[in-house]
Parts: sequence; C-alpha cells; structure tokens
Amino acid sequence: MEEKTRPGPKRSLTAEQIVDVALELFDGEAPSIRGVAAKLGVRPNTLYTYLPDRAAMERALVDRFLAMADPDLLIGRRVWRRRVEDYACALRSVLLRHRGAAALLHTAPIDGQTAALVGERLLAVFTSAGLSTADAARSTYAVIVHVLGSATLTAADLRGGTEADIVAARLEVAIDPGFLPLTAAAWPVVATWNTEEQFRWSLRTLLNGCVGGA
Amino acid sequence: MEEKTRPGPKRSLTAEQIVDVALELFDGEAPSIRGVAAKLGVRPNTLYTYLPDRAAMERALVDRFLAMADPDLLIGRRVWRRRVEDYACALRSVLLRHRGAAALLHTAPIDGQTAALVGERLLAVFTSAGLSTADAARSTYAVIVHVLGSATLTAADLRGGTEADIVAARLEVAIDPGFLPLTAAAWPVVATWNTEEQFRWSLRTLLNGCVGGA
DNA sequence: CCTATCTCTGTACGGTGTGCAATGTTATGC
DNA sequence: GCATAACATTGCACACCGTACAGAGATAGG
Repeated sequence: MEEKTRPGPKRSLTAEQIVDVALELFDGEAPSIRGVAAKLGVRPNTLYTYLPDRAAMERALVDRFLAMADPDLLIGRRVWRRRVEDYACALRSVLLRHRGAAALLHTAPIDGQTAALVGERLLAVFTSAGLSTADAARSTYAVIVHVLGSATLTAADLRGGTEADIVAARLEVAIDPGFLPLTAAAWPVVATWNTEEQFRWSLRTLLNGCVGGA
Repeated sequence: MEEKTRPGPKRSLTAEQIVDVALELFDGEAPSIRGVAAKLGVRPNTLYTYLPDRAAMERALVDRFLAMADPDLLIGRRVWRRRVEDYACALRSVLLRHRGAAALLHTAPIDGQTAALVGERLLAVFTSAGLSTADAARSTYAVIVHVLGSATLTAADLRGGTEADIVAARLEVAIDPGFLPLTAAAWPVVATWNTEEQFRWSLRTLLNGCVGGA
C-alpha cells in the first residue's frame, strides 16, 4: 500500500494529470502527445515516463468518458426499463457532447473498471427482470452494442451540426422515388434516425425482444 | 454522357485505380497518401488531382467495404428473417476480415450508394413483414446500428487473434466474485460475446422486438 | 501558331510519434 | 559523508505524415 521509495528525482507529474489535460484539450479527437506536453510545460518525451505510448493515453480517455455517465442511474427503485433507458440516454449524451469520443471507443477493447461496473449492473437489471443468467448476459451485450453503435453512427453524422440541423438538412435531400421508392416514402422518418427519440424507440424495441422470448 | 474534351495532358490515373491500391494496401487502417502514390509510381501530390484530400480516399474505401457484402442476400424467396440474418452475417464477416474497416465507417456519414441500396432493401423486408412505413424505417435503423455496432466492438476486441483465441483468453481471466458476482457467474457467456453465435442471438432478439410490438 | 488549361513534379512547411544518449537529481548502502 | 545505482527529464534526431505552391510540360481550341 505505502508507496515504495525509490532513488531518482521526484516525478513532476502524475498519469492522472496528463489525462486531465488530454481531456481538456480533447476536441473531436485525442490531442497530440506534443500538445499535451506543451500545456503541461514539459518536453514531449517526459510523458513517456508515465505512459507507454499514445494509445495508452487514448485508453485512459475512453475510461474517463465512460465514467461521465453516472452508472448509478442503473440502480434504484425505478422500474428496470426506466433505469436502462436513463443510463443509455446519459451515456449517449456524453458521447455526443464530446465529438469523437465514440470513435475513440473503438480503438481498443473496452475493459476499464467503469465498463465492468456497468456490465455488472446491467446483468443485475436483467436478472431482476426474470431472465436466466445466460440470457441476461446476452441481453447486456445487446444493449451495449446498441448504445455504443447508435451513438457512434450519430456522432459521425452530426459532425458539426445540432440534431435539429441534421434532421432539417436530411429532409431537404430529394430521394428519387424511381430508384428508391420505399426510402422516398419513409424519408420523413429516416431523417430522424439520429434523434434521441429514435434512439429510445430502438432501445425499447430491443428490450422488448430481450424479455419477450423468455 | 460523352466525356467533355479538355485541354491539358491526358490523366495517367483514375480515382478508381487509386482506391484499388488503397484497398490492396489496407492493413488495419487506411494507407497513407504517400504510400498509395509510391505504389502507383507517382508523386504524392498527383493524387490531389483525383481526390480533394485523404478523407475522400477513406470515404471511397468505406463504400468498397460495404459493397463487399452482397446486398442481393436481402432479396429472394427465403423467409425475411433469414434474409436479414444472412446479409448481416455477411457484412459482419467482411468488417472482421478487414481489421480496421469497421472503425473507418465511423469517420464520416455513411451515404454511399451501396448504403442507400441496403437501406431500401431492408425497408422492403420489414414492409413485407407487415410493418408500417414508420416502423419499417425505425427497424431498419435499429438493424444497421446493431450490425455495425457489434462488428465494430468485436473488431476492436479481436485485434490480432481469432474468435476462438479471444474466447479462450477471456475465459482465463479471473473475475472477483466479491466485486462483480453476477459478472463472475455469467462469465462463460460473457466470454462468447464476440462470437458469431452471440451476434445472431442479439440480431434475432432485436428482430423479435421489431415485429412483436406491432 | 498562340493561348488557355490541365497534369504532374520539386520543393517545402509544419506537424506527428518516439528512440537514444546525455544531464542532473535522488535515496540507499557503505 | 560519500559513492553508487536508479531514476526523471531533456535535446536531438529520425522517419514519417498531409498538403500548399509554383513551375514545367503536354494538350486542345481558336
């Protein structure tokens, strides 16, 4: 527990500080090593005392982003569907607020401790909803896939505009009913694919499937 | 239609050729402009005659990857669930075969013509299954999210190993039942999250939800 | 033939991650 | 108290990257 005392000069930074400023500098993508070092008033190489490489910084950022959506939303006395939906929306919101965060998630396996906690709580939710252990586990994965997948696609579409902008822009696109008749007919709905409403709809639909087949 | 004749020397390349070698050089991520140019025996700047920037090359690559999963799998006389499942598995397979392709999808909006065709056909599937136009559109989006989301997460997890490797490696991780009791209990299933079997399970579950609430 | 237009190249700029040897600081064993 | 070994930090360098810009050469229309 007590930190082992070692020779050599004191460290002037901590890994946490580095991630702090990396988060501060985050703007669509992870900042450069050189940028972070500059903000810390230090030469770039110094960071390699604390991190093996740039990828490690990105992994740490991912965990920070995940932790921004309060996992406590998954517990409490509300009905289980509500808890899942609340947490899912919170996470989606975080990933959309920080553009590029979603894409960063797919850089490496997601195995931080925040992710583990969320998994555990989703399992609890589905177990309490009456699913078997195996079905709860599968459902947990399905939900994670949906939340991250949807947020990622939406983030890619949003790049720079608000939700309303995107819908409006989409609505102005003219679809040739000769080539894509169904798409043309469904266009008013297709234009809203990246809204929170659609997100909730497909999440609820997925949950229906999860508990329906039992 | 007939190409307008213009002054200036003949072009030595086509945009398609460039994408061809970009695809050939693809290895986890899109190759560099300089790399593609070298393989084409040309100076890097030359490519800017055909592409506005590197992002355009990546967009073209995305469309190529999407086109590798045969959209015809979505049509035919098989039952609709089967058609969706077949296409979804084919696309997943393509995205896993080319590591990094999935992540590339999330670089920009997916609006190529292959994507449009797939959307149209998914709408047809759900319409033929009895859904309203709006529900068909929402279901289409939900399926796309699931396929791309799942493939992306799996691709991030797979980085370098086969499916069996990953499952085996996961199984060897010891989960502390004190901290994560449910996760520990469900671990044999959790370890298979990135298998095709789980992919099919959650897709079927989603489809159940799509047609169940009608 | 002249000229406008186009492709391709040479060169260059400012950026990236990171390896390596040198410099200087620190705690420990004598 | 001092030598020593371990350590943090730095300067420098390398090999890349995307791409801007000016110029050279090729080509078509007038």
